[in-house]
Amino acid sequence: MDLNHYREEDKVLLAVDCIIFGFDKHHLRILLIKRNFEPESGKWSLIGGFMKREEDLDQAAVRVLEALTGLRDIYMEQLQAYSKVDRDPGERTISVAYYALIDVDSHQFDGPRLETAQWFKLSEAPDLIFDHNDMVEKAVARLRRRALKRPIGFELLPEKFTMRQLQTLYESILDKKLDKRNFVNKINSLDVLIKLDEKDMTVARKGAYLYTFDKEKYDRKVAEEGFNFKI
Amino acid sequence: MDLNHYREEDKVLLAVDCIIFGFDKHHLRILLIKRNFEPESGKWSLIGGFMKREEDLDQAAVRVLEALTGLRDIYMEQLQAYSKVDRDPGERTISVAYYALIDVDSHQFDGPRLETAQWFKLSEAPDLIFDHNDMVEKAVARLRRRALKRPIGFELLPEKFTMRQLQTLYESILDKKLDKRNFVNKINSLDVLIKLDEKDMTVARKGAYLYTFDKEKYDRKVAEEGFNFKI
DNA sequence: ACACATAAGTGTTTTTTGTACATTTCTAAG
DNA sequence: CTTAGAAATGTACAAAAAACACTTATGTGT
Repeated sequence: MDLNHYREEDKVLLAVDCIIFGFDKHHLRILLIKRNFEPESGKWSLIGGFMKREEDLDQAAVRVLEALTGLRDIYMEQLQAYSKVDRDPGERTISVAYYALIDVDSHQFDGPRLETAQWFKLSEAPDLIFDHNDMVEKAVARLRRRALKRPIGFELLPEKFTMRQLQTLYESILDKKLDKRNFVNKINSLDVLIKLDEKDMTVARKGAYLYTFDKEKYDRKVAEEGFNFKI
Repeated sequence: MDLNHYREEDKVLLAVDCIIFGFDKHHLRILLIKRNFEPESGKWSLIGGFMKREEDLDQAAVRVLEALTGLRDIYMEQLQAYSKVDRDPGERTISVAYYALIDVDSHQFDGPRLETAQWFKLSEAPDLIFDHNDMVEKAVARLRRRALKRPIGFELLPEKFTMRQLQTLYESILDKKLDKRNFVNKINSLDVLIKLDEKDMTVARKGAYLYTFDKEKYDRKVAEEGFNFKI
């Protein structure tokens, strides 16, 4: 913030682009949309839109996501701004990337452009327009760092889940195999899961116990500033 | 990026604000400037200015910093965008925060507004305008996280420095005392410093060995993805 | 009804990393 | 030549991470 007068001629368009990560019990996925307008019509892109004068960027991200997919009450977090002069061939546009984590199966699309939005496995995602590939790469790095600091899963898993699913989630995020016993020991030592009496009988003859997050305990621990989740 | 037409009415002013951290061999400091224009004239603020149409945000940050302080060739990194609707009472402005690390003693100010820029101890910094306090808080958190991941010091220390100075730097960043022997052991185990034959005789009768970073080794190690600098 | 296939569930040992801690060395100054 | 003051240095203990393999439960198929 400086310069003695606020000049009209240097105003620019501000957009938000959302990297929506999803987990479907097997794979980490990303939500993309096929553009049906120029420029770059027909190509895949992140979900995005322009910020309006009367809202801030966080609000714009929430609004845009709901408008295009029907997804609501999704927690989103800002990544960073992308501002290369020629990033959008249509007009000078600065875009601020947001990312979010959701459980694929418990969120239904019903946005107006539903037919064009699609979940891709992260490893099989198509090439994206503009600098969206960079945004995704950055978001993946952030997700990875974050997964090592806190037990994610609140957002990416359904209410009830098996230990195996949580491990698979971590394996997809970190893109490496983890040892089952060490993983379970680590998770249990964190003491933020509740083991239910219920079993998921679809995954094995024996069945697998279901767990939920103990949100209260979790919040208390985060507040007490003690979480290190190195796996 | 969406919507079928790029609308004129939703353009906004884009600013950059720079959190410049400095180290003067004793304290971690932050560079602030006294505003001499409205709004909020006379109050302290971060160094900032507007992005121009023909540059990107990174370039704007570099330009603004040099224009106001004469500081050049400073590596800066984007933090995030601040976009509250009423954050700047003058006009709707979105600001993107940048932060940088420099060695206070080896950088001279000679910008046109030199007289108004001033280094503050981080702990004694005055209240800042707008949302600049938030920006600083966020930048400190980032600096702290970063210090735990990589040996900073390249940027915050002079070419040659003593082990004690490096430790003091870490102590100011992390805001806690560290054990001298453990610190030295840790640093040495990283194997990225070169111990010179030279001593700094000003710090003790005995003198203290000077070190430099072995940038090549450092870069190689970072590339090989192996650094964890928990202290 | 019994054997089989399949994934779940579970502990211990070894290795690595972090932490706590005290004495000796060097040299300029008096 | 004594002294003051910061630099330099290593070891033992504790905690955390990593490596590692067998048993259990139950639905399915014969």
